[in-house]
Amino acid sequence: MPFTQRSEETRNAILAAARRRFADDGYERATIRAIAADAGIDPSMVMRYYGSKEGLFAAAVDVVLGLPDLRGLPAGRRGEVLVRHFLTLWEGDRASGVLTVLLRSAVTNEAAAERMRTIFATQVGAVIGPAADDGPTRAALIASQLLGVALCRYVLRLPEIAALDADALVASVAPTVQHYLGDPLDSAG
Amino acid sequence: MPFTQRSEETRNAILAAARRRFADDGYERATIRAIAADAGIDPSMVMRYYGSKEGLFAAAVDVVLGLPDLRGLPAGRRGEVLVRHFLTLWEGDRASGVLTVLLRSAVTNEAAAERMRTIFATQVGAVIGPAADDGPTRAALIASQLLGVALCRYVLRLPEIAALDADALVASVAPTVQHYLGDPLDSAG
DNA sequence: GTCTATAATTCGATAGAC
DNA sequence: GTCTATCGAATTATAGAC
Repeated sequence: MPFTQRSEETRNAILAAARRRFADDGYERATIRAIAADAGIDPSMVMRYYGSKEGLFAAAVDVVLGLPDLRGLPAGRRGEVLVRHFLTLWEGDRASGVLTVLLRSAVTNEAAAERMRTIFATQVGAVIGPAADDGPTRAALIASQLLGVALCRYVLRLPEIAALDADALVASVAPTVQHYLGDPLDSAG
Repeated sequence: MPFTQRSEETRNAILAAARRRFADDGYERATIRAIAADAGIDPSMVMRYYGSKEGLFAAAVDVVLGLPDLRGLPAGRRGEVLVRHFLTLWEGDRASGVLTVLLRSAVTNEAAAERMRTIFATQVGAVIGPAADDGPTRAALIASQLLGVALCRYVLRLPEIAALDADALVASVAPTVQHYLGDPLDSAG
């Protein structure tokens, strides 16, 4: 173990505070001073542990989506499962705020954008399995709808999207994802 | 006319430079100094004309979407028309960059987010016409897909979405919008 | 109407005591 | 391992000459 227990606690406190600040204020506005104050330690400790603001950011957004493998599921339910899992990830994100950090900063920070591209290319591309030539395109269309929902619901807080309960949102968006997976759709809404 | 011709030109040069900088760098990173340099004038002129950085930003994102009225169209083609118009707006945005500014800064700036909410609530809500109780929800779902596309294509530059030509993108996304408008879908892709 | 000069902050990062 | 003190740079915004 390269760190003492005390320093490990401090590192975690810094990371938690950093995610909140980066999520609430964005990369530029979030200051090391404010993060350190939230964590109850000195600003210089942040530099000591993470070297720079960029290093701290990279550590804060180091996350894996953990999407479910859809290949074992009935073809007709994959859209619903994928959307529900995605929404559950975001609903549970309030504690850490990692996803919000990532999306929010990917918009103004090229390094974060690259990380976002990689995550969705590998994660979403993988869960839909080896497909035809247009597999990557289908995965990207799914990403566009899911990211659009996350953007409207958790970042822009568009009232009509933010007010929907998770079940209703899943019911509304799942057919679209199912459609991008290759299926025609039958029900409106 | 409250402004001389010379000052009018300067104001326009400032606005054009501001939109580029805000779009490229985001609100926080875009500096008045850089904007003034791009416009070929002194930084103090920006303050003189727009009072503050926030005032300049408000002027830069003062835009109307100008979406088409769908009510006169055949019901089955509304999705396609709406998506194509939306994409055309964004493709033509390179000159001014207003839309990119708005989306990019709405993610980290609450004032811009409020403006974005208002624009989509009034514009998108209006073009789909007076509908049933779930009209606003449908409009918001459409917004989530359209904004998701704009996010992936013009901001995150997700390769599979950014590489598609406009026609292919319209063909892929129009069925989803048509679906949110109330229609079932028949074709995959 | 345009510019120079600068005030007043604030930030990331460093040096070093304990 | 934690903190004090501070440097150097960059920013918004202001005051005033021309």
